Amino acid sequence: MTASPWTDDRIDRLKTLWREGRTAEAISLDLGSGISRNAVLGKVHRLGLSAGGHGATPVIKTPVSKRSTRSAPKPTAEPPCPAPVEHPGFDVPAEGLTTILSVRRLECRWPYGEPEDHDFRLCGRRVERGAFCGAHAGIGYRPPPGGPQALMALAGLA
DNA sequence: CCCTGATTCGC
DNA sequence: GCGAATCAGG
Repeated sequence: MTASPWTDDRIDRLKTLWREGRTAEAISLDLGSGISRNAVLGKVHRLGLSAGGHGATPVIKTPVSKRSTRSAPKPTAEPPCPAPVEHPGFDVPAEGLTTILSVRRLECRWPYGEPEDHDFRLCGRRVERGAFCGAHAGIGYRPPPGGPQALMALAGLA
């Protein structure tokens, strides 16, 4: 008997689903036979799928480079969020994005490019607030100038 | 506090 | 090699 639940079929399924961007829990539920979320994660890491490919949570370790004692980083520090448009081929990751049709729950719907464009993609990162990831929610849910009263006026509740 | 993946630890 | 526990990030 194969003491190891990871048969070739399971591993193949694991690779496919993980590559598809499914969460570890989703994969564990899909396999469903004594395979828990941690088991999936452990196997994934052992296979080396988590490294080299894409990850929902890319743990980028900052090598804590020691800057000079005197340094003025950036007074006008823009948020590390890619602009929705205006920068073609600059900050738009060619991979890792999802489409309007393949976007699933908990995936950021921040638009890249124009909706009418065939190259239209969505952020695809795990949503943090509402329909966007934490970074994009900060932009998308920014209250317009004028305060809540302006919104009420727009809603016809004024 | 919830979720996620990544890593560590014991078997 | 296996999974649970634990860690860390968002």
